[in-house]
Amino acid sequence: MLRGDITAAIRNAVMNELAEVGYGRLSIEAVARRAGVGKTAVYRRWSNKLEMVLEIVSGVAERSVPMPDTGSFATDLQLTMFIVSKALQHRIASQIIPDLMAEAARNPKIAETLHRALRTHQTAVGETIVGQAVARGELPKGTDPGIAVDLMIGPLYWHLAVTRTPIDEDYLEKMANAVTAALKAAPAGPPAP
Amino acid sequence: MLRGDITAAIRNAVMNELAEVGYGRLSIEAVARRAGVGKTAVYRRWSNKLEMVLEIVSGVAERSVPMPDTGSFATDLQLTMFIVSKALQHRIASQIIPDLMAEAARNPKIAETLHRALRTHQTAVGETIVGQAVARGELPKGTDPGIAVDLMIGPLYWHLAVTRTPIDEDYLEKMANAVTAALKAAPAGPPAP
DNA sequence: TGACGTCGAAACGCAACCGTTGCGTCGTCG
DNA sequence: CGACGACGCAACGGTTGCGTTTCGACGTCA
Repeated sequence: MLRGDITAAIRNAVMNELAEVGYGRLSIEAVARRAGVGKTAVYRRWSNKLEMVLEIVSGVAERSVPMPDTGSFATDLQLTMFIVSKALQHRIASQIIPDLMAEAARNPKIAETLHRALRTHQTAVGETIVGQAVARGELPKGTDPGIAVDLMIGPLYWHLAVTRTPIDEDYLEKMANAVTAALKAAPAGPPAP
Repeated sequence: MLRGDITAAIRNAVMNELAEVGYGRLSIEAVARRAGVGKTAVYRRWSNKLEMVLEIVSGVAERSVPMPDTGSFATDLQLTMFIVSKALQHRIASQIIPDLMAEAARNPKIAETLHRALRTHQTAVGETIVGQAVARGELPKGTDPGIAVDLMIGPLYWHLAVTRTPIDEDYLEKMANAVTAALKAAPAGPPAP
């Protein structure tokens, strides 16, 4: 039962509608309209706007992120930042992600789903890379993985999702170098002048 | 004409409503209800939801940010990060800012207003601090102000507005040290092993 | 061939909000 | 005192979306 092509059309419509109008203004009527489908077909699959969005979005988010292990922290880092920057510049993702982030601030279910996706698929990558680098002796032993992740992802997210200006290879390289330098100096006190 | 206390009540209601339900679901009826005011009073002041929100929000954002000049980049930086972190942990601001950021991605007027506020009141601070530090010789001459701002604000924004876990003094100090180290090493190529 | 279940379309009653209007009250200015 | 204007309140007609229901068409399996 439940034709697969129709389910796919709805999933697709939800993602696009989400990107265009955001979660707050997303309506099931509009989704059905966009998918070329009756409302009946939607309600037969999900009972809620919330349930529908969560299921579809986390389905997409589950598509795994490659875990780099090139043998060098610098290249691991640059590769990771490259992947994240690609994701954050994706036409649909770049609209949906900040929107759901904001929505998560007031809807616990969204927060939970989003943070799980984030943790398993982004933060974990960062923590692994840092762990490998520490094991290799490239980073000091006490390196704080939390700060490391913030340093790796924060500037990218800020630049791409907030100020929304595109970045080039040069930017990525400079930033990766800066982050590497930051982490190598991390556990020390105030840097010597 | 136009009683000031009522205008203030509406402004206040808009900020709170914005924090609770977000721009997308904000309704003028709810604002008036919350302010204890007739819809008439609202429409007499602004003609649009958009116009109203923009005027009120940019009014709030205009409250200027202090420009630190302590004579040392490290303290300037830490002070700035402290201020930004306070702002991003404010109950209302922490809800409204990400919401409007997301909304800006699809509404050019919001984007314009928000980016102007951002540029004049945050980015400018960062660029000034970096400029001073370069003039003092604390940072290398070619230091890229754009990257510097991303490094200073990005991790804070990511941590506070996205992952939404609180931070302490220790975190701030570690992060400030890391950022300083990053910027001192910035214009160089791949760091020596 | 017939039974079953999904499909699109359309309509249902209900609720919320839009932006506007008319009404009667109240405070202020002249 | 009288005119004026902002105020609240309530109602307007119109739109949009909710979640449900009914209908006939179609496809699939037995």
